[in-house]
Amino acid sequence: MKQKITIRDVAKLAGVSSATVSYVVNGINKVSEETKEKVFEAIKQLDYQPDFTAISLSKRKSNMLGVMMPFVDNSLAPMFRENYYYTEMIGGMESIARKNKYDLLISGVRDPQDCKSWVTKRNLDGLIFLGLFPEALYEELKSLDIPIVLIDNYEEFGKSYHNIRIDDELGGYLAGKHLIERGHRAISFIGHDLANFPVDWNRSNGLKKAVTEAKLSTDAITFFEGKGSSFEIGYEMGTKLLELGDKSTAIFASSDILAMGIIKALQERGKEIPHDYSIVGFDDLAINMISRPGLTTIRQDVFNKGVVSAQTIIDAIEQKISDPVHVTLSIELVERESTRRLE
Amino acid sequence: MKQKITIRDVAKLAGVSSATVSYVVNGINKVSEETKEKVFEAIKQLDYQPDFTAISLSKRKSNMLGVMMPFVDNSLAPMFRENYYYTEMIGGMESIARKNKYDLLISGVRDPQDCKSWVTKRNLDGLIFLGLFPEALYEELKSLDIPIVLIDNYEEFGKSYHNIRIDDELGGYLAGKHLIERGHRAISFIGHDLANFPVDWNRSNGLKKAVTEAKLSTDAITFFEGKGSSFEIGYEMGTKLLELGDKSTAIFASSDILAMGIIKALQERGKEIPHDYSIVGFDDLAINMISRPGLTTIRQDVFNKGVVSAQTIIDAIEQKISDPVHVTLSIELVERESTRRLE
DNA sequence: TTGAAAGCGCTAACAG
DNA sequence: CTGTTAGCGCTTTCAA
Repeated sequence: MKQKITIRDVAKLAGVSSATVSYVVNGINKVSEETKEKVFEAIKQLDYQPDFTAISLSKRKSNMLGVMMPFVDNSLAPMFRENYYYTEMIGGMESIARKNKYDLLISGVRDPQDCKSWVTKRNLDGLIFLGLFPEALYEELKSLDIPIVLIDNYEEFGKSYHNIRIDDELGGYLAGKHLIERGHRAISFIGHDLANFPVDWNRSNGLKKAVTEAKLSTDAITFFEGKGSSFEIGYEMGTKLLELGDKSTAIFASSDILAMGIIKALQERGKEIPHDYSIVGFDDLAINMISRPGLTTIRQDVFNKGVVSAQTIIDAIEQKISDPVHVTLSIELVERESTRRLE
Repeated sequence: MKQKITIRDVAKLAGVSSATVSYVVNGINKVSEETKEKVFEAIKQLDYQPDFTAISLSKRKSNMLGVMMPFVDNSLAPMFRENYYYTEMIGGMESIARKNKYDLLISGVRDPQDCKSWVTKRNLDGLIFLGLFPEALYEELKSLDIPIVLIDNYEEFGKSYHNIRIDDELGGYLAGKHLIERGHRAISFIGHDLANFPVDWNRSNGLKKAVTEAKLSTDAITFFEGKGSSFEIGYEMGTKLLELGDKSTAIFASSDILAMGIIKALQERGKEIPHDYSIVGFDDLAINMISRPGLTTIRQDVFNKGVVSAQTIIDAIEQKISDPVHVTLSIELVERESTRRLE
C-alpha cells in the first residue's frame, strides 16, 4: 500500500512549513501569493488529500451529520423498506450535505445514552431527528451543545430546537373542505394513534375544522385509529371500515401509504373508487404514481423538507444562525381521480 | 460545554496509565484482573466514550463503510425517491453494519478521483458499489487496498472483487417458462439498454432460453429497450407497445417498477391485466403490495442482499476472508394475479 | 503486568 | 508573512 501523502510531504516539496500548507488549504489569508503558488503546485503534484479524520480530531468538527430514524420492531429495516416518506427526505438532505461537503450518518436509536455516545464517538456536528422520540433523549443531548433539527415536531419542549414542518392542520382542513365542497357529509378519518401522534392529531383536527366551518355536526366524521402508518395497517383499517358497515362516502387518510392500503382493501371487496368512496391521502410521495385511480392528496414537498432541514443545520453549525429556526413549508391539495362530486 | 472525557481522565481516576486503559478497552489480554476492575469502574463512573475519530487516526481504521450509488441527472435524489430496490438493500446493510459497530456513508460519485479522495479523506474501511460504474473507477481504487463489494456486477474486471448477485438469467428463464407453460406464444420483453446493462441482458437471455427450450422460434419475443428502469419509462414503453400494435399476449418486464409503469399505461388504454396481457416483473419489492392486480414476479430477497454484502465486506475488513467471494443468492417465481393461462 | 513516549495528520497559538 | 510547537485522543512499540 502506497504511503499516505501528508501535509508534511507537501510542505517539504514546496519548501515551506506544514503550518503554511495548512493556511493555504484552509484559505487563511496571510500567505503571500508566491508561496501559495508553490504550495498549490506541490499539492497538485502529490495529489494531496487532507485527512478528514485528522482535521476532525484537531478541529473537533467532523463534517458529519447524524440522522436519527425511529426503530420499528427493533430495526430500521421497515423504515428503509416501506417508509418512502423518510427515504425521499433523506434524498433531499443528501443533496445539500454533499454540496457543503458534509456526510450523512444514518442511525436508529434505542436509548438516549446510545444516541449521545454515538454523537460523542463520531464527533457529529449536528443531528436531525426524523420522527418522534422520547423527551428524555433530547434532554440528554442538550449537554452536547450541537445544533439539532426536529422534523414534524409539535412537542412543547421541541420549541428550543430548530423545527421544520408543515401546517398539518391546514392540510387536514384542505382535505375536509375538498370533500365537503363535493357534497360529502359523512367522512371517515383514518390515522395513527391520535393521542400520541400530534401530526395525525393535527390533520384530523383540520378535518374537524372544515366540518365545523361547513356547519355540519362533528358526527359527520368517524375516526379510525391504527397503530402505525403502513400499507398493511391501511389495509386492515379499510377492511374494518367495511365490516363496521360504515356509511361514510369519503375517507381522509393521514398518509398516502395508508390510503393505498385502504384502497386495496376496498377494491378487493368490490368497491369502486371514487364511485363508492372518495379518498384523500397525504404527502404525495413518488409511489403515488403507481396508484389507480390517481390519488387526490395533500402535497408536501418532502424532498425539499430534507433540503431545508439539512441547510438549516449546516447554517447553524457554521454559525450563520443562532436562535431556533422554525420553518413551516407550504402544502397544497392535488386533485386526481380518487375523489368525486356526490350527486 | 462539558469537557470531553478522555482516556487520560480514566487513567488518572483509576490510578493507571492511559496505555493500560487502552489495553482494557480493547480487550488486550495482558492486564491483571485487579487493574481491569479498577479501570472498568473508572470508565463507568466517568461515562467514558472512546473517540472514534482518534481511534481512526491512530489505527487507520474508521469503522465506516462507503456505499456508492449511481447519479441520475447529476443527483442521488431520484435514487432515494424512486429506486426502492436500492433503499431496501441499504436497509439490509444498515442492520449488519450497526450490529458490527460500523456506520454507513452514502454517496454518489462523479469521477474516479472524487471517489478515491472520499475514501482517503474519510479513511473508509470498505466500499460497496450499487450499480454500474466506469471501469476506470475500480482501477483507480485498486491502489487503495481496501475491500470492495460489487452488487449485480457481470463485468470481467469485477471478478477480482467480492461479488454479490443473483442468477439473472435463471430469473428470466423462470419468467419465460411460467408464461410459456401458460400458453403464451408471443412475449414482449421490456428492459433497460441491453447492450450496456448485463443484468437486463441476462434476464432477457433467460427468457430466450425458455423460448428455445420450448422449441418456439425466438421471433416469439419482441424486445423493447428503454433508457432507464423507472416507472415513467415503463409507462412510456407500455404506451409504445400498444401504439406499435404489438400482438404479444404476455410481457416480461425486467423490474417491478417498470412493470408498474407498463400496467398503468395499459390499464389507462382500457386493457385488462391479466386478461389482455399477462405480466411478470422482477425483484418483488415492497411496493408490489400496492399493485392491482398483484404482480407475478421473480422474487429476490433484496434486504438480504444488503445483509450479505455488508457482512462480506466486514468479514473482509476483519480479515476473516481474503480471496474474492462470489455469492449468488437464490430467487423464486412468485405467482400472483397478473398472469393467467391462455385458453 | 504496566508505563513512557512517540506517533497518526492536522490546526492554531505564539513567536519571529 | 512564515515557522515552531504543542496539542486533539488514542494506539503501540519498547523498556522496565
